[in-house]
Amino acid sequence: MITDAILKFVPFSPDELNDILSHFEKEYVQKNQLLLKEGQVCNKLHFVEQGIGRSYYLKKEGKEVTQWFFGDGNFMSSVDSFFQENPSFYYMEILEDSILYSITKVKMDLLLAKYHKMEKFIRLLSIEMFSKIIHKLNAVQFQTAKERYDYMLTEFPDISHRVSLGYIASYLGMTQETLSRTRKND
Amino acid sequence: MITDAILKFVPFSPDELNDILSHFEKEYVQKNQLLLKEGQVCNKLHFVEQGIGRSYYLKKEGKEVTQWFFGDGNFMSSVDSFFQENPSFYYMEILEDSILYSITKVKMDLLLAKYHKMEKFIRLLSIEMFSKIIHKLNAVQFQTAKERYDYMLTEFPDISHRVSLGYIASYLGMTQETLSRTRKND
DNA sequence: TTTACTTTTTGATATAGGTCAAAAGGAAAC
DNA sequence: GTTTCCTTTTGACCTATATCAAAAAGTAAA
Repeated sequence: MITDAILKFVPFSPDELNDILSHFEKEYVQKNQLLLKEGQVCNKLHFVEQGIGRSYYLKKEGKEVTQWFFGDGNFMSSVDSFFQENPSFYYMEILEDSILYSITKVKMDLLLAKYHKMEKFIRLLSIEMFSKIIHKLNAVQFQTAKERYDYMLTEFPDISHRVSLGYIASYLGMTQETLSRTRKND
Repeated sequence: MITDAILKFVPFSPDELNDILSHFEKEYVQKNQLLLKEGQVCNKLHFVEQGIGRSYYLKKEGKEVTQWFFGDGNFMSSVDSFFQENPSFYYMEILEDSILYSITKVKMDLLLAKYHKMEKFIRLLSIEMFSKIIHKLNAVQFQTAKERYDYMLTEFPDISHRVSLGYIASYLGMTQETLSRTRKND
């Protein structure tokens, strides 16, 4: 599955692909485990082979705000922390027992330097994430609670029923109560 | 100035840099001119040597919503349209008489294929934009009108006084009236 | 310097969604 | 099958911001 996720962007040869995959490590991570805390520099990029993760941050009052969900078949990381080596603004958490393929920053840098095509792959991946974030921004900034929930259903069709209401509500920028009421009236 | 903006990310040699710059074209664009309409595929990436641009879209009711401002020293494009060759969701407009350096998609692809470091440059540029968008998202999603305006002042210190109130208000996801009142009470 | 046009401010009122509190429903633990 | 704990729903009330409308200020054109 990670193979498809990579080849979708760039046609690596079988040899190249094997080399790349050999830099990833398979990890079994349990529910509720933190991959990263706020303030740490994120030194791994993960691929969610199976499971769900999320990134979130804490508001001053201590409330958690979900920033993104990462379902099966997606790369998961605190992207700007990973690539720019800044302290992460986010926590990264696994929400279901999951299988990940993870690569360290050091190994990623080796691959980026070794393969021109690897740079291209990461460029295209970054641009795809960029698109998705913009899509969310437009949904969240100008739409009603109902429309925001509809956006959620299309962006994360599978995830919407696997994570708790509170996480989704904060992802969409509304309270749990509002989401509950919104859902009820269809 | 475009030189600095490129070297900031990747240390190209003088020869490489000259080659790259030779693919850009200097353009003088007048106030209120559109660089791109919604639905078109964006086939240019611009660098704002001097001036201001913005991207915006129309809501169903026809209201303009500013999506981003591009001030001096920044690259300007409907990024996902340019790189993924999708129809753009946005209009791109110049707000002041401006000087741009522009490169076509075809030429950009040549450079990306020719130089490994060019891929790296665009990757880093993409990630930087990604970071900025996330920053906006956090500001817009959970902050009060006052806090959003403060975010604007830090993200675009120079621009805040050069563009009309209505553009800024829609950028921040509030009405013009609210922004006017917010500004007044400091 | 008057006229016309655009942008910003001010005022009055309406509303979506927030807040606080408690009840109901589910899932796991004993 | 209770008990405990956590999540979701419901209810009553409140507030920030939207909306609608008009006045004021600013800018450009004649």
